[in-house]
Amino acid sequence: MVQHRLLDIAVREFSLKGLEGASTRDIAAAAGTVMSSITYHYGGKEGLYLAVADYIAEQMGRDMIGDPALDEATEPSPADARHALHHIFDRFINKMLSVQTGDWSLFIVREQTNPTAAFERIWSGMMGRMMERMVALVCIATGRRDAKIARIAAITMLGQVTVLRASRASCLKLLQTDDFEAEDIAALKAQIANNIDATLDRLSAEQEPQ
Amino acid sequence: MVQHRLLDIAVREFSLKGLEGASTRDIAAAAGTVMSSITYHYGGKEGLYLAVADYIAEQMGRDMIGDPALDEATEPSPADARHALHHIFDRFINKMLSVQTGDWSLFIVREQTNPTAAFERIWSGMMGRMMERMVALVCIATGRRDAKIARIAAITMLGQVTVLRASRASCLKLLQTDDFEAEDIAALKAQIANNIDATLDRLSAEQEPQ
DNA sequence: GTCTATACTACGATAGAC
DNA sequence: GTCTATCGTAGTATAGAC
Repeated sequence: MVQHRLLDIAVREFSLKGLEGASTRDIAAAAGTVMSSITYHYGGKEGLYLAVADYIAEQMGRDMIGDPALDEATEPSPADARHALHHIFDRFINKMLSVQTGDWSLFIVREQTNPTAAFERIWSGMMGRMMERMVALVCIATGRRDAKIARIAAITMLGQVTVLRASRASCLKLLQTDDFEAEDIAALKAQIANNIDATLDRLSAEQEPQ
Repeated sequence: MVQHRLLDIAVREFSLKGLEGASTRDIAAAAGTVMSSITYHYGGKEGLYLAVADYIAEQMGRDMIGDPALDEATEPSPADARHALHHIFDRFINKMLSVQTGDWSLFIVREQTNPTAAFERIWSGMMGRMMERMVALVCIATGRRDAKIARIAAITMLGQVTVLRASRASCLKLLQTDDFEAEDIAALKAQIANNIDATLDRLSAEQEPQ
């Protein structure tokens, strides 16, 4: 499939060089076709860029969706909600450490710091739903109704995971290694899980002001 | 100063579009000069890129260096080390939220996920020293000698701060606002400070295995 | 659907005027 | 130091052959 190959290459190119920096000729050549097929399939460079955004949103959701922990229909107990959060973050950490994620992480960060229409597509897909679900689970797990503090707590949880990608080189420097090793990953997961529990415990203990 | 104007523009352009995507003509024009002055002052596009890396390293260090908390000569008490960590992170959060940081955050993330020679320059500057100091302070604050767990803890602390930049749009979506507001910032700082304390407490309590 | 051919614009580097 | 002029290359878009 030409379109699939084009997308795979385009993800890497747009991620690394941005919309303006990437070359449609290079992308087409690397995909084994010619530039004009981009015009045909996507209407041009910008169309391909948006298609990449959708593609990334789908890729990101693929391993997250279908997870019962993310099923918004269920209303779990506080203990179940806590367990679901741990489950989500465990998957999330694996995702951040996977090599494929390296291809599109910069794409997302670019859209995070300088959003275009592509960010809305990504957020509207899996990302927004996943994050709102996280907030809901924090609320349930802590027995709090005020979502504001839950949202802030979710942000700090999120950061502990995304840093593994967004600050990958610094993390590796700190761990004095060239690639994340199994024992490092296990220690990181344990540390993050502990931090999540500590945050949930504190939010549960502090009585919600009325 | 032409060089200073060139650097200011180049930071934004290289950050957004990367080395290959940015246009020297555009940078020069925005700085009110012509492309050949980049050749004259920096030897070419690549020279300007590296100069930008140095410039960013300096900018990042400017508000961090000179901080007594970062003075590596001193050997503080555990309580002082904890206090110093809080001080560093408070400054760091302010930095991540400042508008100027938006100009070069993508530059750093790009180098984090796809390091070039520019990353070494940035790490060799303030960044590496700051992070190693953080690890040292965590060790002192927790009374632990094994730096590995301290390094992993430092990574999770770091993530809670950098997420405000690297996932800015998502954070704002979660907080349901268009820009970080004073009360959100206060709540974020409190949450992060609490998380840091909880991590330090846990590492202090768990006896170091011999 | 895929490719060739073509038109036009913009790129970085460099040489040389002032 | 700063600029103009120019070179060779590479960019996107489009029309049309097959």
